[in-house]
Amino acid sequence: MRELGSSQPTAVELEILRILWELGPSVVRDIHTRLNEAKGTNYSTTVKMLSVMLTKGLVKRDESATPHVYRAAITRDRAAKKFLNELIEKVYDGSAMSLVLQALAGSKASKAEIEEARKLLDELDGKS
Amino acid sequence: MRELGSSQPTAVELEILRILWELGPSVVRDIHTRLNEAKGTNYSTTVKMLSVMLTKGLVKRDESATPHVYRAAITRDRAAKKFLNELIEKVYDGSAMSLVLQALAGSKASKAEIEEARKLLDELDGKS
DNA sequence: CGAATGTAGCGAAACCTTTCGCTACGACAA
DNA sequence: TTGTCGTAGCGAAAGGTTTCGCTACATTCG
Repeated sequence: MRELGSSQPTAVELEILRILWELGPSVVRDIHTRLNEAKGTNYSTTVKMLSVMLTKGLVKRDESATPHVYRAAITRDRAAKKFLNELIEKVYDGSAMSLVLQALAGSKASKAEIEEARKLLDELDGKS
Repeated sequence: MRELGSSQPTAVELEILRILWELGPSVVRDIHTRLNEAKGTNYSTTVKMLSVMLTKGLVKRDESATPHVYRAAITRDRAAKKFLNELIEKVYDGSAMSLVLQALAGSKASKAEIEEARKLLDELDGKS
């Protein structure tokens, strides 16, 4: 028995979560439209995936409405945070600050983000 | 057909990569000893996983030696970088500097790492 | 009211990952 | 040489994910 809410989203599951994060609470039809654009899969598949994800606790749904409305059970930020921590944990057993920053080095970052980052480093510095 | 070298390591595969990163080039017996400690699986399983990973290009092996010597086909740093970029790409479609730093905020970071991070930010700042 | 259309659900096929049993082979000791 | 032991490999079972066909039910339209 897998611990509730602890299951890692698989590839398609993550794709669906992304759609939900983008669109907000949605009906299957809308989710499917997006998924289909990307993968060309069947409506049934989308319904099934959502039902699987519901079982796993990755999404929630409002059955009072017809058609049912689905929403992600976890926010984008929380998910990213969780994935990242797992990544660091699994690949490095912990601290990997420099590597992560290296990875970010190639990415676009706004002045504001960089400023925010500096503040965060100052805080970290104080604590260590 | 999956593009060569592009396959994501699965759970067990990542576990094996970690062992290889830690031990360096190793014979199956040593890899198995570690894997077995963590999971209690059979020697055959370890051999098979390595052979699968060889096919996928995740590990390389020296067959001239007996027993064969396996090594990771990608460095820990490169792997982490790749995973992280994929993570950002998949969850955010791009820049997520602040979120990533938030996630790091809880982690242990040495003075040296923080210093390194500052330098990197300075570079980024210059470019933007 | 039907007929047509959209939605929900189930079970099973197809596919991938992980596991192992069995077999074969090479090295080494008796 | 023959038996024992460690290594390599194969095929198939077991388990998980992803796909879909088929069926049933609800809603809307004529």
